[in-house]
Amino acid sequence: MSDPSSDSVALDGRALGRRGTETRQRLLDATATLLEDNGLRELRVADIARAVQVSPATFYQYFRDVEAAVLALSARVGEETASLTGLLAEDWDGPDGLDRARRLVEEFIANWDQHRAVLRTRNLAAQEGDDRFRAVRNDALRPLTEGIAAKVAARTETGLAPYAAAAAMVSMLERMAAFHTDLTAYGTSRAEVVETSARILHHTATGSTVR
Amino acid sequence: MSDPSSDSVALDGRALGRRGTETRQRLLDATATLLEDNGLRELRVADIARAVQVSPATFYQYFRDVEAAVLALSARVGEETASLTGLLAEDWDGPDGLDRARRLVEEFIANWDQHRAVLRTRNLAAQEGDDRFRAVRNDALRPLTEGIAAKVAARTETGLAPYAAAAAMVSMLERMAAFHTDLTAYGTSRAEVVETSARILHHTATGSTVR
DNA sequence: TGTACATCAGTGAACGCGCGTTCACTGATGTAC
DNA sequence: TGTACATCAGTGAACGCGCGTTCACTGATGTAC
Repeated sequence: MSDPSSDSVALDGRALGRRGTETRQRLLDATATLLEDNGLRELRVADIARAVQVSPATFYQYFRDVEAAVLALSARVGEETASLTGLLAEDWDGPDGLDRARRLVEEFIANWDQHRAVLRTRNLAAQEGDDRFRAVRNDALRPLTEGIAAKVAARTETGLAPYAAAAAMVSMLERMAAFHTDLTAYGTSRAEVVETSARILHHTATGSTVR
Repeated sequence: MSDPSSDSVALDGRALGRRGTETRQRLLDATATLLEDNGLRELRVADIARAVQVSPATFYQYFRDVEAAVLALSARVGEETASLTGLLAEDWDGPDGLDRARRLVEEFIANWDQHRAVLRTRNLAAQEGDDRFRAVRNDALRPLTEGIAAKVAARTETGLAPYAAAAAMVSMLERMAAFHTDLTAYGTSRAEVVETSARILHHTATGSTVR
């Protein structure tokens, strides 16, 4: 019943007070910043502690190791992603459908832009087979995937497996979000990326084509 | 003019003979294997040398550091990926179009399955902004992207930017390839993943829908 | 075929460094009465 | 309002470890004649 990743208990069992919660938070923030600059490979407990001007020993009161801190960050960011789902509850078949798809794409990419380093690290760890990171990623993307899958399922005779199609769309979004800056180097504007992704997503979800 | 990543010259300028070429190869193979097992974070020069039963000093005759070895691996694998392009030279509008798209998807995923660790590491490094890895990734995916873009460009009045659409499709493929094992855990078979991706790709590239 | 020389190939051993981790401890905070 | 006690919070200092990296060196291979 006790959640080891809970925010309210230190690793040695103490309850966290105001001060402790703040310190934990500062450690997480520093972890995120260092992750942006250097990547997981160069992320050291010693560096994080230094950045917060705290003894390395303090770090170990809150996290077992660096990965645990990154995992906590991932969970926090994941909640934001999951909250994008609102736009999927609406109807996409009507005249505003494409517009709603566009807003979803827009927000999804913005979310990535804000948490680039954490999200890419989460995905790498998940790909490497770490089950905790896999779970956090799945939790974040599940609402999106299921929302899209529901729309695909409402189409008829498509030859598409709803869940696979939804996963394909989420895959596309994730990767476009991760690499869209690369595309601008090849003469493709960000607006085009959004518009094109939105159209592919909208068509796959509804079957309709907007000229 | 001298290519620092050339396969035929050691870092100290010596030309590589038969024996040296073999040793270099064994170091690369060991790097790939260790990458599978542990990921880049735990990949040490010392481990690689140990695996090949060679002094750490030997490693430094061929590679400046671990990343250089992974980069060389990435370049090797990238050539394989680029060679998938044959299927794009053919016509996709005819009755065999969907089948050709399917084969492309199939081979792309198979390629990933074979070189999972290297490809994911390459992509991470590229995302982290390492230009050498970015170049290697772009070189590998460019033929694919351009082939698809050409097909999209042949469509009319789609609202799709050809290059962006092609990038979206390649994005989808890469991510599906990276995570398809996750999907089977949710009741989606590999065949469905291939079929669905192929259909989305085929439709985006040609505009036609196959029932 | 043999020998000498050039250069390719690989290593032993050492150095320093900085990190991970722990422990017994001190200081800060909060609250019961 | 004040005091005593519980527990929250943070640290200094130390340890060992294993890695990265280098250098001067020995041994292996190949080839010119």
